[in-house]
Amino acid sequence: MSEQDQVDKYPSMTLGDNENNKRVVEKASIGVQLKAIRTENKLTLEEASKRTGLARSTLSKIENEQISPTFSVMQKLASGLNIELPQLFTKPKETKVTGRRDVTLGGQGRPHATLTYEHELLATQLRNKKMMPYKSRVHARNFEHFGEWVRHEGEEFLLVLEGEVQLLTEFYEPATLVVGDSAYYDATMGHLVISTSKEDALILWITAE
Amino acid sequence: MSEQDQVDKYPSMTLGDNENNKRVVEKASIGVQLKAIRTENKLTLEEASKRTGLARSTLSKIENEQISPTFSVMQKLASGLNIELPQLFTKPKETKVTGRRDVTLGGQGRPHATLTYEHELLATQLRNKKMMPYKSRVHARNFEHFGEWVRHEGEEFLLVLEGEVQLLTEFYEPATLVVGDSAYYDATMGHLVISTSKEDALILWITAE
DNA sequence: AAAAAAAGTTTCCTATAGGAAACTTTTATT
DNA sequence: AATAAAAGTTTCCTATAGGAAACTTTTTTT
Repeated sequence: MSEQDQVDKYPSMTLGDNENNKRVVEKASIGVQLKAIRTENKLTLEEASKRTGLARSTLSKIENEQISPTFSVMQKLASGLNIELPQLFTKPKETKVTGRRDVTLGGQGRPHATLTYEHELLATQLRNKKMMPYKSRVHARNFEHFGEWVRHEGEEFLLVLEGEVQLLTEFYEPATLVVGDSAYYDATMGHLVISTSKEDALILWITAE
Repeated sequence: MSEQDQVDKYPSMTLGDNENNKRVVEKASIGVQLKAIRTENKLTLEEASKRTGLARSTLSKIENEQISPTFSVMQKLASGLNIELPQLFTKPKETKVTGRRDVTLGGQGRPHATLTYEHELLATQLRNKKMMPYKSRVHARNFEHFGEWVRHEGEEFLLVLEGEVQLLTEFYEPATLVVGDSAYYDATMGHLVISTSKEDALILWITAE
């Protein structure tokens, strides 16, 4: 990897002291969490020890932050106490804000068909591109093609620029996508995008074979 | 995406109709996950070592399941590689089966933050994609990397989602791009995007090799 | 094709996690 | 309040994680 690559994708680290870095790494309180879980379940160290197969002393030390448990110990804790592993270091009330989502579909497939959206091809000056980008305006509530799967070779990525759409696919549940949402799928799997808002939707589409 | 990949990557998709489905869902393991994350981000052990503050050898041993990392090490991995901790042991692809269909919902991506850019990888659940899509927040008027060209294999497409940027390239005149504008170029040519508005800019980027 | 450089693995050693048991503190019982 | 029992902590030792450097493998350059 060249220096330039460093700059683009993985520049030298700016650990923590970067105020623009929104992702704050929480101070590690696996001990506090563990103790909370254990006491909430009214378990003594001895009982917890039996369930997890870990020594009483080990549990005590973990709870008092005297040691940092190994992953294998964390797994024993989770399975023994019947909790999900992340609960050991995640505050229970904490809700994750995911304004924008990223939906990925996987699939298998076959042949092909077409649609009557308004397509605007991008980067038309370049020939033999690896990727084919275009914008599509999807007319509101036009279900003309409902039931006709679109299929073609290659993989496809889409991002919703305006409006709200439903991504229907051959093998998966329909997914509702709003502005900022994206999807990536094997285009040989039957797929179809319809607008579910009152306004037209605008989609960026990119295909690669 | 080869047929083989299909079988490997979407075992739950085959739903019994694929006799070639030899893979049984493997259990989550930190080593495999870590290696996937590192290689997906095109980092060497040395680079990952610098970011996490962990020894190259330690990373190697973790990836090869020779040791079970302590929680404190896991935290260093997460913060150094800018991922959420559970990503280290959660298989990216989470499927839920509803009837005969199978939906894959995406997670939060793997953002990389620096003074200048914040990257959010998209469609991280799928490995061996032809395209690598990600969103980047380009911080306003931060010229930290001015003068250092970015270069890498493949072709690149970008679309401005928010703000206004300048696309600087090695062989062409600088181009000012506003919301909705896009560009397509050979990424081996030196290139660089800087924000020219007072607000941050948001860019959708897609790379294909 | 050989040499050099880079990436990855293994070795060897030190630091620390984890278990058994001794010790201390808390709670229950009289 | 004294005593006993239970719960929790600390000690001490062994097993294993983590780091520095040697070594091997892979990739790049000449």
